[in-house]
This record gives sequence, C-alpha cells and structure tokens, in this order.
Amino acid sequence: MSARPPPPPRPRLSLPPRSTGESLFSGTGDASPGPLTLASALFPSDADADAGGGGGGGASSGAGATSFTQLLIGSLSQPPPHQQQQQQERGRGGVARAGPALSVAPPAGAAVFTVPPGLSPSGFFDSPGLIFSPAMGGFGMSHQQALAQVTAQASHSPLRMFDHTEQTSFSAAATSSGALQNMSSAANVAEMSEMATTISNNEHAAFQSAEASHRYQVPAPVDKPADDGYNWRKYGQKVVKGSDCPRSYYKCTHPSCPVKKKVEHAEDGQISEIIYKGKHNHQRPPNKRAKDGSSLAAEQNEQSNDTASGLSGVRRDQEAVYGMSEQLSGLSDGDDKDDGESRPNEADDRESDCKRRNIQISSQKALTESKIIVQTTSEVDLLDDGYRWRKYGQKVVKGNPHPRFFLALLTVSCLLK
DNA sequence: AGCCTTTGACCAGCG
DNA sequence: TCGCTGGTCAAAGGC
Repeated sequence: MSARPPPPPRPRLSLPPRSTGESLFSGTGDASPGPLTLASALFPSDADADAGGGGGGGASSGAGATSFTQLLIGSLSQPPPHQQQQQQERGRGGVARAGPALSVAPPAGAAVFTVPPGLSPSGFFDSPGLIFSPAMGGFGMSHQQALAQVTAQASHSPLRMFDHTEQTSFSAAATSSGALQNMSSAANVAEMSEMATTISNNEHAAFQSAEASHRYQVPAPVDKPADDGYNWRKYGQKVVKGSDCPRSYYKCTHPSCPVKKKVEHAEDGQISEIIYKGKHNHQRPPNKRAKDGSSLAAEQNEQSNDTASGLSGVRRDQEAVYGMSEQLSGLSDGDDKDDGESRPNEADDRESDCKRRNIQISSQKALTESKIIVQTTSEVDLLDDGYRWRKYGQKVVKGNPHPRFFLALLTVSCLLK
C-alpha cells in the first residue's frame, strides 16, 4: 500500500456541454461563478471535444487531460487579455485543449453541482471562501469580485483550495486531516486543498476537484465523504462502467427532501467526485456534526456569518444556499442583470434558459471570501478567462506528478465591460 | 430501537 | 426488440 504503483486516477471535472463558459457569464452567470466556476467555465471545449461522449461519458474522462498546472505553464506564457474573446470563439470551436480530464456532467442539463471529493457542498456554500448569495442579487458579488477577492487573498496565503475558510464546514468531515500535509492546521483544509474544483452551474455546474483521487487523502470514511450538515442515507452503490470506482447513492434523510447525491470513489477508495442533485426543502439539521468538534465551530461560524456577515440578511442559510441553485440554474432572472452586459451570448442564454428549467438541481453555495485556489487537471483555458493571472508560487505536491501553481488575479475589469 | 450500510435485484432510458 | 447501463428498491445485517 505504501507504494501506490498505478497512476492514480485523475479526478474529473464535470463540465457541461459547451456553452458552459458562456452560460457562466450569461444567464445565471451572474451567479458569480467565482474562480472555481470560472475555471470550469474555462474548459469549454471539453464539451466539444467530448461532445460525443458527453452524456454517458461522465464517468470516463480522464484521458489525456492536461493538468491545470500544465496549462498554467503554457498559459502563463501567453498574453492573457484578449483571450476572453478568443476563448469564446475557440470555445465554440471546441478547442480540445481541455482535456479529458474533465468529464462531462450530466448532459441533460441537470444542474448538477459537483463538489470535489471530500468537500461538502454546504461547506462550500457556507464557506467564506465562496460567495454566492442569491439574495444579494447575483450572489453578493460579481464573480469578478469574488475572483478578485479570492485570488487576492490567495496570493497572500497560498493555501490551497478552500483554505481555512472552508474549514468551518469542511472540518466536520475532516475527521483526520492527515492529508493536510503542508497545510498546517486546519484539518479540513487539507481535504479541500487537495481537491480542485470546478463548478458548472446553470446548465451544469460542476465543481470538481481535479487532482483528487490520489490527493484526497481523506482519511475519513469513504462512505461519508462530505459532511455538509445534512443527513444522508446511502441507498445504493454501483460500479459505473468506464470507471473502476464504485458510485454510491445517497439521499437526504429528511422526510420529503428530494436531494440526492452521488459519490464516486477512486480505486483507492477515496472520493473522486460528488454530485448533488436537488434542493433541500428543509433547514439544515442542527449541528449534527457537533460531535466532530470542529464542526461545531463551523456551525457557529456559519451562523454568525449568516446574520452578521451580512451575507445576509437574507435568508442565507437554506434558501440562500439553495437559492443559489436557482441562481445557478438561472431561475432568478433579476439577478442576472448583474452580468447581463457581460453575457457573451444571449442566444445561448435563452437556450440555457430552457435547459435550466430542466435542471433538477444544483447545489451551491457561495464563497464568502477568502482564498480559493483552483486546481484542475485540465486547465485548459484557465487563463483564457479574460482575467490576468500572475503566478506567485509553484510547488510540487507529493503524490502529484504535476507541480502546483499559485496564481493571483491581476485584474478583473476586463470582463465587466 | 432506530438508523444506516450493504448488496442483489429490479426498473427505466437509450442506442 | 434486445442488451447495456445507470439509478433505485428493499431485505438483511450491523452499529
């Protein structure tokens, strides 16, 4: 066991079929996709490339994806600014750059929110790292802002993914953060950090972690991947074709709650992907995680955030959180205005609109602040997002053949106008 | 005792 | 129509 011979299966990012990027900025786009989203959005062509396999392909993806880092490398050396446009053009064309590392999320437009393994969506949303407050009309801040914030902070502290901020919610799950490795303390941080995420919303939000598999050294029980504050009951498990990892099916135990989630495991038993489906129609159960210790704090933290942080005022808790799904799914038109102008394609927008209706869910939450480091196996056009990134660090992570790059956002105004 | 996991079987959608 | 595959059900067992 110590020596893991075979290359760990790369985590996959679920990307919505094409239009993702566009939709991100469009319709619900305003849902401030946040860096993660952006990242995912950046991998447009993936869909094109995989287009064929899209649907069922969810599971299999991993093929030659370029690693985020790799892309970064390449991208960094490229001129960033105009990329946005290029990207769009290319996107449609289907640059195949986005590697197969990304798996296509549910084709049918089911708004699925894929959370990086080990990550809990709620943590996601609650986590200060993400800010998506539907109530705020577009999530409190535009994705640019979020991005800026995130990246900016990230630059200060190169923690990985949802660094400490996440710890609150994630901590619960973080039973043992041995994984934390370099990170220091926060147990959960480790988990999150190791994962990369991708978000695809609206039509397909998919947050996923990229280097997950081997990296999610989630010591915690595999079956309980993410403690998102809700109670889940496993109702099935199945080996999905094209993937060696078994997929587990969970249902929210709350009566009448339609929410389900699928958790895919890697060969080594670690979680490689979590897909949430549906919206909780109830309040999150009271600290069920208290026993976890850290969770308690998280919970409190969360609450304080809800009320004090201002994220609110508006029912940030459930509705906010879930409201996000609405946002993501583009159900809330009002907020869309935010980015309305930045929308690249209204046509797509409309199209997505239709899709959105079909969306079953999406989980969501927002980054409230802080640092987020996006890790993806396929960075593709990460830098093509129209933002300017600056590399401020690089690190070779154990177990990961690819060096990890830390980027800071330099500007965020380009997309706005 | 209640809740959860496991697991084989069944069902439905799709090509 | 058939086979494949993903998703769900439900009985049995465990904690």
